[in-house]
Amino acid sequence: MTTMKRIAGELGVSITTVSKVLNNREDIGHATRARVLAKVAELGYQPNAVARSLTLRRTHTLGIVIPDLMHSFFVEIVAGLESVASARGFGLLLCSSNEDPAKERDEIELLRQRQVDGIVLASANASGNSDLLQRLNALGIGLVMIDRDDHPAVRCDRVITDDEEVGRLATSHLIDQGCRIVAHIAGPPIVHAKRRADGYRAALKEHGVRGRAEWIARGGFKEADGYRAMTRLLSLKPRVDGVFAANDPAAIGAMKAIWDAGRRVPDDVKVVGAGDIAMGDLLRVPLTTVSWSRENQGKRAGELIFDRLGPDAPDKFRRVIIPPELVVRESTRSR
Amino acid sequence: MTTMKRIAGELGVSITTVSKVLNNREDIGHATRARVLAKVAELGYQPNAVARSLTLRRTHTLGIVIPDLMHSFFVEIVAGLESVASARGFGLLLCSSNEDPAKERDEIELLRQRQVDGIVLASANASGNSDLLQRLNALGIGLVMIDRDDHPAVRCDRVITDDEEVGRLATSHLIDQGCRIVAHIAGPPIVHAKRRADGYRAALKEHGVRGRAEWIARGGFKEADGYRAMTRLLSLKPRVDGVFAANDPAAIGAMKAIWDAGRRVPDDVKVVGAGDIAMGDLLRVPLTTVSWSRENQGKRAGELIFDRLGPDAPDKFRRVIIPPELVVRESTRSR
DNA sequence: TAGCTTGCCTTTAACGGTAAAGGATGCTAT
DNA sequence: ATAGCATCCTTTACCGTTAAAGGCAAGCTA
Repeated sequence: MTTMKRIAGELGVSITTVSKVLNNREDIGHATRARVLAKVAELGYQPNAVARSLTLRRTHTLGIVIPDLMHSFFVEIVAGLESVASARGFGLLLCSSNEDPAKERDEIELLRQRQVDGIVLASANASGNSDLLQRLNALGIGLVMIDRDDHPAVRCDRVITDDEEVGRLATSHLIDQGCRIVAHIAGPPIVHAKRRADGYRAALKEHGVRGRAEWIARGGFKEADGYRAMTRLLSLKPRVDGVFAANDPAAIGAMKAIWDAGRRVPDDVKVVGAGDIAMGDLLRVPLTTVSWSRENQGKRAGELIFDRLGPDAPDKFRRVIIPPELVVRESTRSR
Repeated sequence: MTTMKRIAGELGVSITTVSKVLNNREDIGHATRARVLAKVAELGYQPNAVARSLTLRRTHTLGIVIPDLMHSFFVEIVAGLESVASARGFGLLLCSSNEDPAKERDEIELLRQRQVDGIVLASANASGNSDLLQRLNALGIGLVMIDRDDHPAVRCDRVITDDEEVGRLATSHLIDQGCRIVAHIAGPPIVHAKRRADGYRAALKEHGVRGRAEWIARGGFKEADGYRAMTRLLSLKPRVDGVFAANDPAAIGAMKAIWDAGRRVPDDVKVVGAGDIAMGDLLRVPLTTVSWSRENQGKRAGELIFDRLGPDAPDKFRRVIIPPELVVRESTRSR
């Protein structure tokens, strides 16, 4: 291994001198500097980042904890974060919690022990770990939570999506396409899903379109949930001609239910999802959806952390809201 | 920050004593051990992994370099590696090279500077970086290459897929399903693709089925490549009734070409792909494909590294071959 | 010509931990 | 008594780097 010690030894200078050359300090003479640089090149010296981290108390590494690597959703966030981290010469420690709060805890501890400079938490987990998270602050470790608007006790930056706007965009679009009996397949009882339902109701109101309680079907985030909910909605009179499902898998389930009932998408019923799962446009009937850039979420999360690591760290914690946008496809085409 | 120094100070013992307790050494008295552990719990001490790495010369961290985070293929490898790494308390530094050899080089240097214990390279890049890779060995950094059978100069463990078997399985299946004019949409001129073509030819021979040069269409790995190649194949007489495309995107392109030509899958032409891209079964006609477990690839890669890090490291470098298997879906159903 | 600057390099200490060798104490065996 | 030994803890050194303070000679000032 080539260390600064070896370079210093071979040149007969002190280790500090070598260090100064490599850090571009001004108080090293022209000749010495050149000799050191030549030796550095000759031996192919590479600094030891571990030792560096120890003295500088900065590892130039970020950590990210996601619930599931198999879900493209989170991977895209990782990709966004990776790009900003890498651009700044930061490494990225990746942890997957497998939706398990206990493992999430372990992962956070691992990141903390490794002295990462910041942690991005893209967790879907219930709280429980807020004590841990709070301590990060005191340790000078930046924390950004993605899509978590709860944990109010944890003071940190956040990147969130505007779920109400998601519901509003989807519903308005259905109305614009001529739907008048617009139903909603609600998600599970979590904030995300509730806000989307709020947006649905708001849009109906704004457009002066009638809404009825029975047009909101309790569903879930899975395909089967969407199928069941839609099956119930299809039995209603007057006939539902537009559905906004709380997410894409549910919307896909809804479409299947519609077909199984012998009806057509979009001719008889128009369908909008949310979340834009990968390949959503390879479906039998490509699905209109409301989506937002997850890569951007990751990027913004990284930027928030870097702001906090820099010299002029903001004193307040910020909330970055990623605007959703409508992706129109076949499932809402009007004749 | 709570350090061993602080614990030692508050208890009036030496730092070494604390260290020994935490490392379960035998030469610490019962009473002292208890006092130390109590203080550790009281102050919520967590060891500083950076300092630990510096003395132990082990970071308990693996690095992985992949070409593209947006491709589920590589993400699954990452997931496999993450699971074994995490199970052993290892961290995982994730790097994406964006298919750029220069960036790949940078990423490898980053990992090396950070003193990772091992690197998994799931690269699609042309060589060029073999000098760098070779030096890793000397530094005691384990290296595993995934799906790279070239770089023969680089001595390291490898995890590879049996591409010839991929071609053989796909082609045999088409023949079993009754196809007699079996075409192949070849990939780009890289080893992978060539071996798959070899397997295609071998299977034809083994089954005594006729093959003709014009039934091998030069294509590529993208959907558009498959579309173009298939368009050409469709003009041949006698009519092609089965196609093995070098990978799934090309197969999807081929299916689109078939439909655009007014023909049906699988009734008129059966199609097999390779690689099993995520959501492959959500297609209009679910695609039969030959696939292998990428998660397993990642896992095996991790195991190879851990073997090498352990006390009884194998003296030879190993090649682990992941066997492919056929995933039968709609696109090759026979009446 | 003593004293001050300036330029250039070195010494020392520190980051937080581990390993190896070195005491001090009390007990056992002769 | 006393060497020998086990037990338990401390001292010292080191991992590879940076920061702060220190030293020294040459040149300049008064």
